[in-house]
Amino acid sequence: MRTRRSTGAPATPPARGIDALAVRVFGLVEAIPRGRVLAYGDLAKALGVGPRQVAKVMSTRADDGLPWWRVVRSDGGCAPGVKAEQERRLRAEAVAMRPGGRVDMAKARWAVE
DNA sequence: AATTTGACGACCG
DNA sequence: TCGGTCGCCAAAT
Repeated sequence: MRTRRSTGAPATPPARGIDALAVRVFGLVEAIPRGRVLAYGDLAKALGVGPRQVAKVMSTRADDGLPWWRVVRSDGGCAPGVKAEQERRLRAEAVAMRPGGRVDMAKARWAVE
């Protein structure tokens, strides 16, 4: 019985917000050309959500074939935790870098369609 | 139900 | 150029 509550809907639907948003975020991220980058804020603006929501989606990174390293902070900095790996991959794509290990956003930033 | 948190961003000194 | 503060917005405690 359990009263009405687990009648048909799976008890825990994390699918709401992040999940739906994730599809849109990943779609844009996959569209970023090699050698280019986008900021969390760029994606957020394009999707009409807060930059932190985009960051949260990226942190889950459920998609493997996703070029997550092409998403950096607006100041060209990389995310903590994957910073080393990200910088390595960006260099491998000849992304414009500035002294200090930060991406040169003025040159590498991609115009979202 | 209130508070804190977070792969962020814009401002300020 | 660098570091500290405030604002955002939804999810987690």
